[in-house]
Amino acid sequence: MEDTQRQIARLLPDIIRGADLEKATVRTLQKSLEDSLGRDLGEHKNFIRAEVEHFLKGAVTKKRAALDEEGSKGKKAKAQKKTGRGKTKELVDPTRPKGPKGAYMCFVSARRSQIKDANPDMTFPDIARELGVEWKTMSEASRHRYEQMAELDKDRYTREMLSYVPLSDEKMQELREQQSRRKAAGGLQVMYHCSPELTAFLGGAKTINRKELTTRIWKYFREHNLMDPINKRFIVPDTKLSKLLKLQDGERFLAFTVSRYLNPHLVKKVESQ
DNA sequence: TGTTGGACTGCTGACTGGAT
DNA sequence: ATCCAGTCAGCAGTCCAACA
Repeated sequence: MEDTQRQIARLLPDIIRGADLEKATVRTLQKSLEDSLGRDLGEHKNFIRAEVEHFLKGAVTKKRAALDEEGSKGKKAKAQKKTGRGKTKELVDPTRPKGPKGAYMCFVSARRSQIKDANPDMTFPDIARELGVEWKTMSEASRHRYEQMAELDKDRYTREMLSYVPLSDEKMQELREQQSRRKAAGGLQVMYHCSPELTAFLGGAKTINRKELTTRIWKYFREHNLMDPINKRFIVPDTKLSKLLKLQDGERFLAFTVSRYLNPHLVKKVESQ
Protein backbone atom coordinates (compact mmCIF):
# COMPACT_ATOMS: atom_id res chain seq x y z
CA MET A 1 0.00 0.00 0.00
CA GLU A 2 2.64 2.47 1.07
CA ASP A 3 4.79 1.66 -1.97
CA THR A 4 1.91 2.19 -4.38
CA GLN A 5 1.08 5.56 -2.87
CA ARG A 6 4.71 6.51 -3.06
CA GLN A 7 4.77 5.60 -6.76
CA ILE A 8 1.59 7.61 -7.34
CA ALA A 9 3.00 10.66 -5.59
CA ARG A 10 6.17 10.41 -7.64
CA LEU A 11 4.48 9.98 -11.02
CA LEU A 12 1.57 12.35 -10.60
CA PRO A 13 3.32 15.73 -11.05
CA ASP A 14 4.67 14.75 -14.48
CA ILE A 15 1.32 13.29 -15.53
CA ILE A 16 -0.50 16.48 -14.54
CA ARG A 17 2.07 18.63 -16.34
CA GLY A 18 1.61 16.54 -19.50
CA ALA A 19 -2.20 16.52 -19.33
CA ASP A 20 -4.64 18.80 -21.11
CA LEU A 21 -5.96 20.60 -18.04
CA GLU A 22 -9.01 21.89 -19.91
CA LYS A 23 -10.30 18.31 -20.13
CA ALA A 24 -8.47 16.40 -17.42
CA THR A 25 -10.35 15.02 -14.44
CA VAL A 26 -9.18 13.04 -11.44
CA ARG A 27 -10.54 9.97 -13.21
CA THR A 28 -8.49 10.57 -16.40
CA LEU A 29 -5.38 11.23 -14.33
CA GLN A 30 -6.02 8.04 -12.41
CA LYS A 31 -6.32 6.22 -15.76
CA SER A 32 -2.94 7.59 -16.86
CA LEU A 33 -1.44 6.43 -13.58
CA GLU A 34 -2.95 2.98 -14.05
CA ASP A 35 -1.45 2.81 -17.54
CA SER A 36 1.96 3.79 -16.17
CA LEU A 37 1.87 1.35 -13.27
CA GLY A 38 0.03 -1.42 -15.10
CA ARG A 39 -2.55 -2.08 -12.37
CA ASP A 40 -5.90 -0.95 -11.06
CA LEU A 41 -5.73 1.96 -8.61
CA GLY A 42 -9.39 2.08 -7.63
CA GLU A 43 -8.62 1.65 -3.95
CA HIS A 44 -6.28 4.68 -4.05
CA LYS A 45 -8.89 6.98 -5.60
CA ASN A 46 -9.06 9.24 -2.56
CA PHE A 47 -5.31 9.42 -2.22
CA ILE A 48 -5.01 10.41 -5.90
CA ARG A 49 -7.66 13.11 -5.50
CA ALA A 50 -5.88 14.54 -2.46
CA GLU A 51 -2.55 14.53 -4.31
CA VAL A 52 -4.07 16.28 -7.36
CA GLU A 53 -5.61 18.97 -5.17
CA HIS A 54 -2.35 19.40 -3.33
CA PHE A 55 -0.40 19.77 -6.58
CA LEU A 56 -2.86 22.25 -8.09
CA LYS A 57 -2.99 24.32 -4.92
CA GLY A 58 0.78 24.63 -5.02
CA ALA A 59 0.77 25.57 -8.71
CA VAL A 60 -1.89 28.25 -8.20
CA THR A 61 -0.03 29.75 -5.25
CA LYS A 62 3.18 29.95 -7.26
CA LYS A 63 1.45 31.43 -10.29
CA ARG A 64 -0.30 34.04 -8.16
CA ALA A 65 2.98 34.97 -6.51
CA ALA A 66 4.62 35.31 -9.93
CA LEU A 67 1.77 37.48 -11.21
CA ASP A 68 1.84 39.63 -8.09
CA GLU A 69 5.56 40.11 -8.49
CA GLU A 70 5.21 40.91 -12.20
CA GLY A 71 2.45 43.41 -11.53
CA SER A 72 4.25 45.19 -8.76
CA LYS A 73 7.45 45.48 -10.69
CA GLY A 74 5.87 46.70 -13.92
CA LYS A 75 8.16 48.94 -15.84
CA LYS A 76 10.69 48.95 -13.09
CA ALA A 77 11.64 45.38 -13.94
CA LYS A 78 14.51 46.31 -16.21
CA ALA A 79 15.89 48.91 -13.88
CA GLN A 80 15.79 46.47 -10.99
CA LYS A 81 17.59 43.81 -12.97
CA LYS A 82 20.69 45.92 -12.74
CA THR A 83 20.78 45.51 -9.00
CA GLY A 84 19.69 41.91 -9.41
CA ARG A 85 18.57 40.27 -6.27
CA GLY A 86 19.78 43.42 -4.60
CA LYS A 87 17.35 42.90 -1.77
CA THR A 88 19.61 42.71 1.22
CA LYS A 89 18.21 40.68 4.07
CA GLU A 90 17.49 42.62 7.20
CA LEU A 91 20.34 41.80 9.54
CA VAL A 92 19.13 39.55 12.34
CA ASP A 93 20.87 39.18 15.65
CA PRO A 94 23.37 36.39 14.92
CA THR A 95 23.41 35.29 18.55
CA ARG A 96 19.65 34.69 18.63
CA PRO A 97 18.86 30.98 19.04
CA LYS A 98 17.61 29.29 15.90
CA GLY A 99 13.91 28.64 15.84
CA PRO A 100 12.55 25.22 16.82
CA LYS A 101 12.61 22.59 14.08
CA GLY A 102 9.30 20.95 13.30
CA ALA A 103 8.97 17.18 12.88
CA TYR A 104 9.40 17.46 9.13
CA MET A 105 12.61 19.47 9.50
CA CYS A 106 13.99 16.85 11.87
CA PHE A 107 13.15 14.23 9.30
CA VAL A 108 14.82 16.27 6.53
CA SER A 109 17.98 16.73 8.58
CA ALA A 110 18.24 13.03 9.32
CA ARG A 111 17.26 11.65 5.94
CA ARG A 112 18.73 14.03 3.37
CA SER A 113 22.32 12.89 3.60
CA GLN A 114 21.23 9.23 3.42
CA ILE A 115 19.35 9.87 0.19
CA LYS A 116 22.26 11.86 -1.19
CA ASP A 117 24.73 9.08 -0.35
CA ALA A 118 22.55 6.44 -1.97
CA ASN A 119 21.87 8.61 -5.05
CA PRO A 120 24.84 10.91 -5.64
CA ASP A 121 23.38 12.10 -8.95
CA MET A 122 20.13 13.38 -7.48
CA THR A 123 19.81 17.14 -7.56
CA PHE A 124 18.71 19.16 -4.59
CA PRO A 125 15.16 19.71 -5.84
CA ASP A 126 14.92 15.98 -6.65
CA ILE A 127 15.91 15.10 -3.11
CA ALA A 128 13.46 17.62 -1.69
CA ARG A 129 10.67 16.06 -3.78
CA GLU A 130 11.66 12.59 -2.64
CA LEU A 131 11.64 13.75 0.98
CA GLY A 132 8.16 15.16 0.53
CA VAL A 133 6.93 11.87 -0.91
CA GLU A 134 8.55 9.85 1.87
CA TRP A 135 7.10 12.12 4.51
CA LYS A 136 3.59 11.90 3.11
CA THR A 137 3.65 8.13 2.85
CA MET A 138 5.43 7.49 6.16
CA SER A 139 3.83 5.26 8.76
CA GLU A 140 2.54 6.78 12.01
CA ALA A 141 5.19 4.93 13.99
CA SER A 142 8.06 6.31 11.91
CA ARG A 143 6.63 9.79 12.00
CA HIS A 144 6.29 9.60 15.77
CA ARG A 145 10.08 9.33 16.06
CA TYR A 146 10.52 12.69 14.34
CA GLU A 147 7.74 14.26 16.36
CA GLN A 148 9.68 13.30 19.48
CA MET A 149 12.82 14.83 18.01
CA ALA A 150 10.84 18.02 17.31
CA GLU A 151 9.66 18.08 20.93
CA LEU A 152 13.27 17.86 22.08
CA ASP A 153 14.25 20.68 19.75
CA LYS A 154 11.41 22.78 21.08
CA ASP A 155 12.87 22.26 24.57
CA ARG A 156 16.28 23.26 23.25
CA TYR A 157 14.81 26.45 21.81
CA THR A 158 13.00 27.32 25.04
CA ARG A 159 16.16 26.71 27.07
CA GLU A 160 18.32 28.83 24.75
CA MET A 161 15.77 31.64 24.62
CA LEU A 162 15.73 31.79 28.42
CA SER A 163 19.43 32.52 28.50
CA TYR A 164 19.45 34.64 25.33
CA VAL A 165 20.41 38.27 25.74
CA PRO A 166 19.66 40.31 22.59
CA LEU A 167 22.51 42.42 21.25
CA SER A 168 22.29 46.12 22.02
CA ASP A 169 21.16 48.58 19.33
CA GLU A 170 24.72 49.90 19.19
CA LYS A 171 26.14 46.45 18.61
CA MET A 172 23.55 45.72 15.92
CA GLN A 173 24.36 49.00 14.22
CA GLU A 174 28.04 48.09 14.30
CA LEU A 175 27.28 44.74 12.68
CA ARG A 176 25.20 46.42 9.98
CA GLU A 177 28.07 48.77 9.19
CA GLN A 178 30.50 45.86 9.14
CA GLN A 179 28.22 44.02 6.73
CA SER A 180 27.94 46.93 4.34
CA ARG A 181 31.69 47.56 4.50
CA ARG A 182 32.35 43.93 3.68
CA LYS A 183 29.87 44.08 0.82
CA ALA A 184 31.39 47.24 -0.55
CA ALA A 185 34.90 45.89 -0.38
CA GLY A 186 34.13 42.59 -2.04
CA GLY A 187 37.15 40.40 -2.57
CA LEU A 188 39.27 43.28 -3.70
CA GLN A 189 40.62 44.13 -0.31
CA VAL A 190 42.04 40.66 0.19
CA MET A 191 45.79 40.92 0.57
CA TYR A 192 47.99 38.61 -1.47
CA HIS A 193 51.67 37.78 -1.32
CA CYS A 194 53.43 39.02 -4.46
CA SER A 195 55.67 36.85 -6.57
CA PRO A 196 59.36 37.94 -6.46
CA GLU A 197 58.98 39.35 -9.99
CA LEU A 198 55.98 41.45 -8.97
CA THR A 199 57.72 42.60 -5.80
CA ALA A 200 60.63 43.81 -7.93
CA PHE A 201 58.27 45.48 -10.40
CA LEU A 202 56.44 47.31 -7.60
CA GLY A 203 59.67 48.49 -6.06
CA GLY A 204 59.66 46.22 -3.03
CA ALA A 205 56.01 45.63 -2.08
CA LYS A 206 55.71 42.08 -0.78
CA THR A 207 51.91 42.10 -0.37
CA ILE A 208 49.11 43.87 -2.24
CA ASN A 209 45.37 43.65 -2.89
CA ARG A 210 43.69 43.66 -6.30
CA LYS A 211 42.38 47.18 -5.90
CA GLU A 212 45.82 48.63 -5.26
CA LEU A 213 47.46 46.49 -7.92
CA THR A 214 45.01 47.63 -10.60
CA THR A 215 45.60 51.25 -9.64
CA ARG A 216 49.37 50.83 -9.74
CA ILE A 217 49.41 49.04 -13.07
CA TRP A 218 47.20 51.65 -14.76
CA LYS A 219 49.44 54.36 -13.35
CA TYR A 220 52.39 52.54 -14.92
CA PHE A 221 50.61 52.44 -18.30
CA ARG A 222 50.12 56.20 -18.22
CA GLU A 223 53.50 57.17 -16.82
CA HIS A 224 55.30 55.10 -19.46
CA ASN A 225 52.96 56.12 -22.25
CA LEU A 226 52.14 52.51 -23.08
CA MET A 227 48.64 53.02 -24.50
CA ASP A 228 48.36 52.42 -28.22
CA PRO A 229 47.73 55.91 -29.70
CA ILE A 230 45.46 54.45 -32.39
CA ASN A 231 43.32 52.38 -30.03
CA LYS A 232 43.93 53.33 -26.43
CA ARG A 233 42.28 50.20 -25.17
CA PHE A 234 45.41 48.32 -26.18
CA ILE A 235 48.66 48.37 -24.26
CA VAL A 236 52.01 48.16 -26.01
CA PRO A 237 54.20 46.92 -23.16
CA ASP A 238 57.79 47.98 -22.61
CA THR A 239 60.45 45.35 -21.90
CA LYS A 240 59.96 45.50 -18.15
CA LEU A 241 56.20 44.96 -18.34
CA SER A 242 56.52 42.41 -21.11
CA LYS A 243 58.87 40.37 -18.94
CA LEU A 244 56.59 40.61 -15.92
CA LEU A 245 53.50 39.52 -17.83
CA LYS A 246 55.45 36.85 -19.72
CA LEU A 247 54.39 38.17 -23.13
CA GLN A 248 55.81 37.19 -26.50
CA ASP A 249 58.06 39.69 -28.31
CA GLY A 250 55.90 42.53 -29.61
CA GLU A 251 52.73 41.10 -28.07
CA ARG A 252 50.11 43.74 -27.22
CA PHE A 253 47.13 43.15 -24.97
CA LEU A 254 43.76 44.64 -24.19
CA ALA A 255 44.18 46.85 -21.14
CA PHE A 256 41.08 45.43 -19.49
CA THR A 257 42.57 41.96 -19.51
CA VAL A 258 45.62 42.91 -17.52
CA SER A 259 44.35 41.27 -14.35
CA ARG A 260 44.43 37.92 -16.12
CA TYR A 261 48.18 38.35 -16.72
CA LEU A 262 48.74 39.52 -13.19
CA ASN A 263 46.97 36.61 -11.53
CA PRO A 264 49.98 34.28 -11.50
CA HIS A 265 51.88 36.93 -9.54
CA LEU A 266 49.36 36.98 -6.69
CA VAL A 267 50.77 33.93 -5.02
CA LYS A 268 48.52 33.31 -2.05
CA LYS A 269 46.36 35.10 0.44
CA VAL A 270 47.95 36.74 3.44
CA GLU A 271 46.72 34.94 6.56
CA SER A 272 45.02 36.67 9.53
CA GLN A 273 44.11 40.04 8.14
C1' DT B 1 8.45 34.17 7.95
C1' DG B 2 11.88 31.15 9.28
C1' DT B 3 13.59 26.55 9.51
C1' DT B 4 16.84 22.18 7.08
C1' DG B 5 20.29 20.84 3.45
C1' DG B 6 24.27 22.42 -0.29
C1' DA B 7 25.13 23.16 -5.19
C1' DC B 8 24.55 26.51 -8.17
C1' DT B 9 23.82 31.19 -10.30
C1' DG B 10 24.45 35.85 -10.55
C1' DC B 11 25.49 40.31 -8.58
C1' DT B 12 28.83 43.55 -6.45
C1' DG B 13 32.93 45.96 -5.76
C1' DA B 14 37.49 48.73 -8.14
C1' DC B 15 39.96 50.06 -12.05
C1' DT B 16 39.95 52.64 -17.09
C1' DG B 17 39.07 54.75 -21.82
C1' DG B 18 36.35 54.22 -25.69
C1' DA B 19 31.96 53.56 -27.85
C1' DT B 20 27.21 54.40 -28.12
C1' DA C 1 25.05 59.10 -19.02
C1' DT C 2 25.66 54.44 -19.53
C1' DC C 3 27.69 50.32 -21.04
C1' DC C 4 31.54 47.39 -22.06
C1' DA C 5 35.79 44.66 -21.46
C1' DG C 6 38.33 41.28 -17.51
C1' DT C 7 39.33 39.54 -12.83
C1' DC C 8 37.37 36.82 -8.48
C1' DA C 9 36.02 36.64 -3.38
C1' DG C 10 32.14 37.01 -0.96
C1' DC C 11 27.62 37.23 -0.53
C1' DA C 12 22.51 36.83 -1.62
C1' DG C 13 19.18 34.35 -3.63
C1' DT C 14 17.15 30.03 -5.73
C1' DC C 15 15.68 25.45 -5.77
C1' DC C 16 12.12 22.26 -2.94
C1' DA C 17 9.38 20.20 0.57
C1' DA C 18 6.16 20.75 5.13
C1' DC C 19 5.46 22.71 9.25
C1' DA C 20 5.15 25.92 13.45
